[in-house]
Amino acid sequence: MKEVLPQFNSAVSIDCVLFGFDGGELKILLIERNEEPFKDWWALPGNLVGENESVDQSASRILHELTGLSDVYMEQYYTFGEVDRHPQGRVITVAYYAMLRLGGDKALKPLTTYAKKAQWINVSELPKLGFDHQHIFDKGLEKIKRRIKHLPIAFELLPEKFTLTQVQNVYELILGKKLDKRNFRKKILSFGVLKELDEKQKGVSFRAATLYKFDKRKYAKLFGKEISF
Amino acid sequence: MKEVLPQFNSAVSIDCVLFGFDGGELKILLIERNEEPFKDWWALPGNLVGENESVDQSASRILHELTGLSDVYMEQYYTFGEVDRHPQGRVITVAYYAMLRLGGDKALKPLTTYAKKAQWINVSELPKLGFDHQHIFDKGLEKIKRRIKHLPIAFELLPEKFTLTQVQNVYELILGKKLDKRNFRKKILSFGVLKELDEKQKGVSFRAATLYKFDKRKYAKLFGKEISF
DNA sequence: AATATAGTGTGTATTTTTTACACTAAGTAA
DNA sequence: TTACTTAGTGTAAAAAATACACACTATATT
Repeated sequence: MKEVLPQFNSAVSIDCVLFGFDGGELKILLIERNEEPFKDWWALPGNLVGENESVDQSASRILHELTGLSDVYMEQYYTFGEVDRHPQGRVITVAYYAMLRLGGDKALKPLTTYAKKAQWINVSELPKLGFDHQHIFDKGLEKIKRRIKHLPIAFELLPEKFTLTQVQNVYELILGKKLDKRNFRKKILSFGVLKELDEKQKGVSFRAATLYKFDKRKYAKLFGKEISF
Repeated sequence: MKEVLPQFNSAVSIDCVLFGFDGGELKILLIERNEEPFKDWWALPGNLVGENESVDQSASRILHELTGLSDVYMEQYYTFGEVDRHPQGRVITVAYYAMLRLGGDKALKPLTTYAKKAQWINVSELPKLGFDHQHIFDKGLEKIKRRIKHLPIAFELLPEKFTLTQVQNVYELILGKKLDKRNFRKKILSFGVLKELDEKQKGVSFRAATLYKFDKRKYAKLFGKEISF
């Protein structure tokens, strides 16, 4: 590493708001801390930025360490730089969010070396969080609300094959309001990025819905034009 | 200041993209550096975050030092954290933008202690910039393009009293395209945040246009509903 | 005084998008 | 066979976006 400028020393960290969806509720990943400060409190997963990694790389590394996942759509959304946000010193934190499908093929394997445990917790039942993490979470939720209206990030939360009702559920959970079924379907299909499969839902005790796939190639072409919900 | 965490030291800086408008072209404030690295190069104004100031406070302080202005709508938009972005060490920079009316009442007085000079330069004629500042600028311009479609930040660039044509000019400059005069007026007036004054433009050698004012109180009420251009 | 000039200010018809709204079809379970 | 539960579908009305052209007015010029 190159010389550090002498004028100022501080730590930079990453905090991650990992949204997950298992078909039911919207959840986020929290850890229960095992060290002071905020020992035994719940907090967002995060860590210090390493000397030889960019903040983006650092975010990916931390996500990987916590979940075993790579190649996840992850996005920086704000940097929190209040002087007193960390009781042990000046720590400026760069916040990222990511969206993950839960309970799918590969189960998440959090390596909880810096925490007692890591757990997916319903967004509607958040415990009290350490540091300024409630604030960081709030901003993250705000961000994805705005984002989901314009970008198809909802599909990151869904399994590879999904029903239109599931897509609508995700939108309703994130936006926090009911949407009209017919209008929703009309609109989401009109973007032409969903591919209808020749396959139906299985294991349900009622009429099985048609499955769809998100077509990344078509979406890439459409990029530039913004989606709007 | 509290103890710095021992694990990691780095510097955090602020870089500002200050957009200015004087009725003609869209400009940004650049400094000509007087020190290595990038001595004699143009760069964005910026500085290190102080030990006892938040990043937001730091951004305001730097803006004030450079322009003499306070109470400017300034917004953090991205944090650039590539390992090699500063040749002298690890410096992570938090980027802010602000929008300023130029040539108005109080002239800008840049204190150029850390630069040979500071100068407003047309966005269409940018010189080569030091560090990764071209990249930071590009992202900033992208950001305000998206932002101006939903929030009335354009009025920050205009004098207190302005004509509708001036508003349209700002939109056209930032969005980089021509807009239809009748449709633009219809739309911008429909938000109900402009107040028509009993006053006309002066000193022009043609028909004088009606002056308008931006009504912050009405805008505050409207907040929540998003504007869209 | 007449004329040229340059920007101001205005309306309508068409298309597109958004919204509101309710029933039948299909499959499962008893 | 019936009851139950979710899937799946269309249309009309309202609102918003777009395309488009000319007369008005104040000044400057001759």
